[in-house]
Amino acid sequence: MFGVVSDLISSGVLPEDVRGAPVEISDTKQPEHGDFACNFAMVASKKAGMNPRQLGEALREKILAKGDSAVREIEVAGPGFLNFRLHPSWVASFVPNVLDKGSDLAKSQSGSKRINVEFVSVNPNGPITIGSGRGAAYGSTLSNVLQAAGNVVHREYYINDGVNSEQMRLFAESVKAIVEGRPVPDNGYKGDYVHAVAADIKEEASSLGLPSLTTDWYQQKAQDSMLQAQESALTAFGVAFDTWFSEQSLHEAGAVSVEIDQMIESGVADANPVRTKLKLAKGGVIDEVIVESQTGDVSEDDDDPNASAAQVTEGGQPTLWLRSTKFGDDMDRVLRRRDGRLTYIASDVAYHKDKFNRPENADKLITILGPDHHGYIGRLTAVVAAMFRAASRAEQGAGGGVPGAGNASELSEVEAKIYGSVEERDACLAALSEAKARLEVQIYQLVRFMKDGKPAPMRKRDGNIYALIDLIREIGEKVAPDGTDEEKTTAGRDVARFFYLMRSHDTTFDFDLDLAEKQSDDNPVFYVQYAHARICSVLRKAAEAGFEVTDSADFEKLVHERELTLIKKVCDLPYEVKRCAEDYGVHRLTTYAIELARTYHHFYDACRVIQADQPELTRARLGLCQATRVALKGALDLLGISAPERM
RNA sequence: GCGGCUGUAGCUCAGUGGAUAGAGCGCUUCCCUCCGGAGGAAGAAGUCGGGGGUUCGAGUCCCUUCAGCCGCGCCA
Repeated sequence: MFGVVSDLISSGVLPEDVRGAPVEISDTKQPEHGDFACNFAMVASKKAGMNPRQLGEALREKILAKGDSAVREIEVAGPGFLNFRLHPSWVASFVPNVLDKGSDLAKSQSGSKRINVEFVSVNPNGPITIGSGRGAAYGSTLSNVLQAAGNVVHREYYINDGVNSEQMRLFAESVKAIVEGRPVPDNGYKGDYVHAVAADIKEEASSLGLPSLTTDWYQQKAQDSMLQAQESALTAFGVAFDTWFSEQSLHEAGAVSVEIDQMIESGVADANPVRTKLKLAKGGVIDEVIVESQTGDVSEDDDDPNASAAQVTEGGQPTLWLRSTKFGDDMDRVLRRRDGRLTYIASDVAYHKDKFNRPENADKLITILGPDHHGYIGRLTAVVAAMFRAASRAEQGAGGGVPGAGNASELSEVEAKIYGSVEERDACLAALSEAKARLEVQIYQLVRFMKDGKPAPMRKRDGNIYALIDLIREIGEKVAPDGTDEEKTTAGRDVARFFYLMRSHDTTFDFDLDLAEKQSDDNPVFYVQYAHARICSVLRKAAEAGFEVTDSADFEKLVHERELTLIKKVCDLPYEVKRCAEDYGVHRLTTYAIELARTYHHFYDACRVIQADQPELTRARLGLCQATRVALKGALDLLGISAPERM
């Protein structure tokens, strides 16, 4: 196509202008539009100074004159589409290619980055919930897809085990109370799983002597126990991590205090008793800069007098602020509280530095967070930007900014309040743009679980949490009632993953438990898996009849419309994967799997595979069956769903 | 107030700026001498929330408006 356009330009039929017009070849929706369509004539008609159909005619003749073996026919249709019809033999020649590639079919070399994908990362004070299940399914599949697209992928789980965390403290105290036979504190953790954790460590506690054990000891033990439960639930769900990274290890290694010193030194953090807040108008435009004084009573307009009283009485040292408003955040954030304890943001700075600076040296970080964290994007980006800013300051010495940033524009009134100087502004904005380029935060949206047509509660009144492992077990029990425990887990995992991945991660959706628990054709998971099992059955049957699958059959025998449609669908897999890797929309793989299964069923219905009196046709169709199996299994593998040979 | 998500067939939802907007469920019919019927074929069903704009062309991109769900701590 490019060649043809280029020829026409050289020969003076088309003006030079046309060279810039994009050439797009797309799949057609309707068979009468041929196999592929090209819209070039319409896109370029203005520049060419010809009407689209005229231009299309010219292109058509030129292409046909080239005598490409793939093209059988071209017609100019509609407003100016070029509809290409391909030779069936050319289409059929892809079958042996697919057979050669085998399990590599889904792979491509479109990406070449080193990517760190962090996902799930829930606190070690509770089980993986069905809400986090979406992040687990999404993160693991996205990782698979990015890897298939040619990237080196590192899967990571961040353990929020900072000893200063209030939540972890409370969790430890709750467990301690249970072990000691006392009632748990009013605001403590009360679910069954807390008792399970207590039971898990009780023996060791008793042997060490209860009175000697501190809350610290309980925190460590309770957390270990919980982590183990989380890991086993994730394993059952088909999710594995390369690294389980401990927040506390950063504190112990002194990395956090190093970062804090560096931030103070470079001026992105300080203890001035003010807090900058930005009032934003539509579109993120800064409307007003508010600098609040933080001296004396922290009284703001707080409705809760106890809370502010507590803050005042605990006051020991001035609050340390991260001036995150310099990096696009809408308010400054606390790094170190009045009582001296560090916030999670402090460790996040050190954590992100670590991710970038490890030997494996990630080019890009992807962090997958739940819907309750979307306000965290700005904060996290600011944290990384501050980290870059502090690091560049440290390297270049004091005054190191970005020399020759080229932006000599003066400070606006708003900028003056935030940055104070042109140099500071430019350096901070440069750091921010680097942070945006290298950190990508993906938020998945809320899942609502529907049972009997009504929303199922995520958290029960007795303090129990609807855990992912329970979801897997419940579905497995319904869908594989006669299976072994392992079969039930696999079935539950397959169904749950498929359902989580059916919709874009970026959109809220209802998880239909009633449908998920149906062991019938209504359930899309089984529809897809059944297609795979059916192919395997045909292949078994063929083997019994003495047929072998080879890549040297006479594939030109494949001329039926449904055979050709199936071949094209099979060949789509690597392109689907590539697209998913580009826009992270991995839900398309479930749609693809359903469509591929359907296309196979169509073929199966119209084209009998095993026919003793037509051995050549049989061998060709067996090859196509095997190719379909390769694509189906390829898609299911990426989704983390099993491809059963029998059902 | 600010931000995120959503609005497409009776229901649940697909949909790469392309031609007559597609599936599944449900509804009305039909196909088992059969390699697995957990399958297939046909039909009815739509002002793509409303209004502007961008362009050869908009469900898709931009603006605006209406409706719904969710989130905005010195918790993580």
